Amino acid sequence: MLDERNKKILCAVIQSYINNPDPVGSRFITKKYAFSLSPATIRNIMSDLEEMGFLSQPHTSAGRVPTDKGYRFYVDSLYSGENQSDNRTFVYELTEELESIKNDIDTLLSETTKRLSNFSHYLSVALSPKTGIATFNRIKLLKHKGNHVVTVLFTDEGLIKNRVVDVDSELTQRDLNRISAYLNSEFHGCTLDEIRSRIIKEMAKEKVLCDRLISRAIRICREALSFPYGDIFISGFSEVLGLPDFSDVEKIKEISRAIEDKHLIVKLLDRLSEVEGVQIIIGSENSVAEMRKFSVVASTYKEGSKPIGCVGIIGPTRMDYSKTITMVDIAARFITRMFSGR
Amino acid sequence: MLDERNKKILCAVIQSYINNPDPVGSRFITKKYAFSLSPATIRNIMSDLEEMGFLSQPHTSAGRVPTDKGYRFYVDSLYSGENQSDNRTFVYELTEELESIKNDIDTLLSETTKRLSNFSHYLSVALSPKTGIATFNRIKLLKHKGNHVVTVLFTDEGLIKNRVVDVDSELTQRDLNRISAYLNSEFHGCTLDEIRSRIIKEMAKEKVLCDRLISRAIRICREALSFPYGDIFISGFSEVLGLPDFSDVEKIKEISRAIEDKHLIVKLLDRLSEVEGVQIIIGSENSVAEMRKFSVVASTYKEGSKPIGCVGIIGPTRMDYSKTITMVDIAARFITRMFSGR
DNA sequence: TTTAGCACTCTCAATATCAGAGTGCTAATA
DNA sequence: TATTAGCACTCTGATATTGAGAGTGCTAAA
Repeated sequence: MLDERNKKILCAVIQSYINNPDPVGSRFITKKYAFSLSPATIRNIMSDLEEMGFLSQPHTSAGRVPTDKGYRFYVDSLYSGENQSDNRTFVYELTEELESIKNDIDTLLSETTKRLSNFSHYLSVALSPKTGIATFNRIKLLKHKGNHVVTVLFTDEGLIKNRVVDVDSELTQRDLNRISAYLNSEFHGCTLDEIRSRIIKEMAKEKVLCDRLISRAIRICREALSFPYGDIFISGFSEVLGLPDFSDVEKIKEISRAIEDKHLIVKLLDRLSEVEGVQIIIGSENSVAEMRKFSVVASTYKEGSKPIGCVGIIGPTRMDYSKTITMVDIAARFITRMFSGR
Repeated sequence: MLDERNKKILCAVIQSYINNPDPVGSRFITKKYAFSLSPATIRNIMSDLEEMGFLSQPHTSAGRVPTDKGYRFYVDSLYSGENQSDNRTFVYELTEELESIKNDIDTLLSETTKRLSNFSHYLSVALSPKTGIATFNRIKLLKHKGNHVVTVLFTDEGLIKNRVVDVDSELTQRDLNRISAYLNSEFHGCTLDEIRSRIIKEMAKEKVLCDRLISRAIRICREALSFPYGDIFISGFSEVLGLPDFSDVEKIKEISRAIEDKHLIVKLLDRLSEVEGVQIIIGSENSVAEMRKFSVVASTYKEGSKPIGCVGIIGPTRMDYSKTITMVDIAARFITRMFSGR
């Protein structure tokens, strides 16, 4: 449907627009991209491309600007084309930066998003492993001041969460050990979701109400599991403020609104978490209405072969897709590696 | 130096400007605040106040706007004047919101900042207890997958930090118990700063290098202590975007720049942490250059009688000081209470 | 099929105009 | 002496006008 020449010109327009957010004129294309064609010919072609929905004009007699459909074509052609040399300097630099990150999952993800936004100059997000499907490994209860107990929850995936839980009366460490032993034997190998629903059932039972140990154990466990379903890490707001795409207040409010409700991002990334590999959502393709003016590049990270979370970049539709895709891919692979490494 | 009438008019101008960010004219004052004086008289007085540096004109023939000195006078007079009835509805509401917060310090502070920014519509910040002066209570080492150890550090103040630490070879829980027993006896009652410096000294010693247990213990402990000096919690960026004071991009970038470098805020709050009670820094009074266009209201929270951290609000100099001061005070007292309560 | 030429369109920046709001000053007033 | 009415003056901000510049679409020639 699009001959080779038209494709090249479309990509040239888009690339030029990505480099510099001014509507692209026919003369500029002939100069910059040395097709041996006159501006008039380019004009005809661009007019065709507009008719096909790949380009649009902000107004008659301005240059052309890519539509979401145009970006989609461009991104798809990135994959088919000779995947540009990824031995660009930033690949090494980013990899090196990431390698220096150690520590628990939360730190890992928050540091990774920081590096990603630093390198990309876009907003970077990461969703922590879905806690629902994480597998309970064991729980450790430690006595703390007075009636307070510190719970340390381990999952097979390496998720470590601690909470401070109030109990009705002062318990000895011995009591706590008995409680944790009970919980560990009871719930070993279950997913947290399973445990949550089992707790609800258990609490209704006669037996539980009578046995103080069990009822205490159940209550403590419920508290220990009462953390948000998936933490989200966001970084790089100040980066996007520097972009020409966010030079007016309305745009800034828009993106701020898009990330304000973290719930929305969680929902979006959650959906993306189900498919493996890098995914790209361009502008109006997004199912979340608030994000239809932006593009999302995201990829899942895995534990073994199971995708468990998601890392990505949010930026203007006019983003450097090629670079962004590479970065997100590197970050996702890195996180995956860290998971299997420990 | 300022007679009663002038004071009243100055406060009226400032209050009006706080309600509505338009330069205040003489006619408006007579109408709104029913002084039995004509606009002309008010004009004379306002002219005097300008000469004294309390007000300024954006340009000839605009109304007047308070200067930082004006705000300072206003704030000081808030204290001396009959402290307005704090049984305003938001006091109850905020208190109630806060009371619902449970859990460890980090959650406590992050939730408190969220509530504060929600209620104030300004940016809210909190500095976690200075880890340097926190007192080591005990450390717990838990075996994790492979060569990984989870460290759980308790301080007397209730700070709980966990880290994942790599060790050179696989250790049994028994080994770990011995190591933690060593550390607990060695460092009990020391501040973390003391421990850090002692570790550096120890590592150079002959004895340590030879004894595997000790050298391992020291290394693990060093890792366990390698968290940032003071975490900072910031909330409410989207709130300030809604304020008329941030209706142009430059202003937004300014405040974003002010909080971008968290280091600066830490430094500022750190300095504030030394004095007890609510402190107010208005615009140019700030020692941090980047924050001279904003005002800061902050208060310390204490453990026992010792200030250990800080919570505050950052907003435009044109902020509702009275309300803000009350809110910060409530939040600081709440956090203090939570500390002594456990 | 491509291209040169040209009339046309639209934006953006610069400039002019004007109502509105507020001031400062002067002279009258209580 | 302190206050006030009146008035000329100043500055902003919204609106309209203009013209250069960039880019287009169309037509006719190559």
